[in-house]
Amino acid sequence: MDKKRFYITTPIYYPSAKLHIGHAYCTTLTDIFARYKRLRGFECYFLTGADEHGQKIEKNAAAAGKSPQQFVDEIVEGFHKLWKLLDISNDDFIRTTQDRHVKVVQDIFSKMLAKGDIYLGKYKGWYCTPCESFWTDTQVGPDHICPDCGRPVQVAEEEAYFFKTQKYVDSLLKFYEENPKFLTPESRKNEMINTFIKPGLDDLCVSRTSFSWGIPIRENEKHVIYVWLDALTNYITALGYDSEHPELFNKFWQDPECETIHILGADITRFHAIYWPMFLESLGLRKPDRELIHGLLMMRNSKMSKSKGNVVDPYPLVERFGVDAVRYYLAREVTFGQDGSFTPEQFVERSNTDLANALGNLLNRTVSMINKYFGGVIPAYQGRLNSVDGELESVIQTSVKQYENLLDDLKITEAITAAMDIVNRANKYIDETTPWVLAKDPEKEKELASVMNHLATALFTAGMLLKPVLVTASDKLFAQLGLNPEEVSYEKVYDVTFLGGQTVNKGEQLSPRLDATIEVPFIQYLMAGNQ
RNA sequence: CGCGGAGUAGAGCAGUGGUAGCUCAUCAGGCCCAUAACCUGGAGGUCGGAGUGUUCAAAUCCUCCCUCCGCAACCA
Repeated sequence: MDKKRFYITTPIYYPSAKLHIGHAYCTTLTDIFARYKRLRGFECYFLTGADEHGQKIEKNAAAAGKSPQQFVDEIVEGFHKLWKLLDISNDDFIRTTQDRHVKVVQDIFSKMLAKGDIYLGKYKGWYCTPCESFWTDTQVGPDHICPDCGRPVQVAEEEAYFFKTQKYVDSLLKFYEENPKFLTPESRKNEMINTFIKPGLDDLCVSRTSFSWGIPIRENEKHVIYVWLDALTNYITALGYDSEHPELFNKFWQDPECETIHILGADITRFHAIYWPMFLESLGLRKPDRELIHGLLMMRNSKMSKSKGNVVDPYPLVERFGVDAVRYYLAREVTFGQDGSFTPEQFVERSNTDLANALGNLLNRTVSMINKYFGGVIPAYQGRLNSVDGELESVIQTSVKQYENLLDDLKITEAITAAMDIVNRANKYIDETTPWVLAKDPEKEKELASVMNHLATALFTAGMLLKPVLVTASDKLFAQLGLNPEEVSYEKVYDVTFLGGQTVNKGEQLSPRLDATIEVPFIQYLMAGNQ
């Protein structure tokens, strides 16, 4: 929290097919961090995008009878739609086919080549002649069969450029040591060292000649730049590195006052944790401050696959249940850093328990009582009339503090729990104070007023803490409390006395209860591949 | 010995040294402001197994074993 600016990214996703809920998970988490930082007054830049080159795109496009560009244009259109639907607040969207990226990547390649960090060598692999594809040892399996067509493969070689990893291994290890927070969870660092670095890191293949849908190498037009040198560099090309307009790059990458964070899934850890710092060092650039590695979402305890009927398309899910329910589920249900699973039952349960029963119902009953007992006007703060008032206030204050500490440390699941503690305590507070009893005794009016004021404050605070997650419900909550969502400031969470005087507006239910007997089968139907 | 993760109440999960927790389900009670919601309490776990391992103290650290899962150079 000591830096002023904040740069946060998702990986750029591969548009060979539609996005699934795993992509939505990653992007939603990133969006929540970005929104939180903005709420806290940081100048924040949030980047996502698409990694559009490669053989798979080339082949899928051909199979669809389209040009690769046409093919990715259509799929990327779907990315934009999904992010809009999920209310993702990215500041930019980079596509690796854009000029601003292509040119700079070519420059980067030239620089590394000139510096001697890239050299021309031979790539050896298993080659399937009919498919015109190279495969790795593990892809072909013990029987040496093409994973695509099932025919036998042959050992083959092609000319390729390689990045000299050995040159940077020592300084990478030193970097890990000097920056213990670079990789989260920390276990990932050990994994990188033990699995990849210790056994001896091979040089990284950074070009291919076996397909052409990629960024051509200026020095040798037969070659296109291969995956990671093309993909990882998006994080800086999007900011205008090496361009005529490097302002954003200077501000959000090179400036030590800016904290730079990559969010990524466990499956691409090594590229981000090993090669990316090496590339940056080769270019003489700063390395990112942190990389947050989240777990992968499994579907019913096995990896997503359509044949198993367990893929979830987030789009219809959001359309039916709303952006808040989906965002909340993703951020709350899966412990950050662990693999998680999506099940329809859990989704419905989480939405009902937390959003409908706890938060939505608390708002509903509070607003109803303020209407009934005080003509719709929230009574002014009355002080702490008794120990129960004091207890609620102290839960609010400690929850705010916990929430901030947790989110500053990017612990999202626990931070949400801290916010919900306020809601749960407030529900209990109603039972303890029994406002409907107080209302019958005119002498208890002040106590009743205090109860209503405290409840409104609890709701406001919880709503503010949850605002990065519940992007629409939080504003609805503020509006029901008679506040203008445009005008409420985060700083008010520290003040338990400021509410009072405004007129509540009882609106629609914040979050309706879902009927599991209807919604669970509905989600299952979606997961079976139906729309 | 490829690497890693997981095994905690009927189900799903938190919990990295200090009296076993949460959600759902279940049982009993309360309340009636509210979205059949809310509040209280009960029952239900020898925390995968083993160890005459470490420690004043272990779900948590150590050793071995069993089971499941993921990754293994373009699935976040």
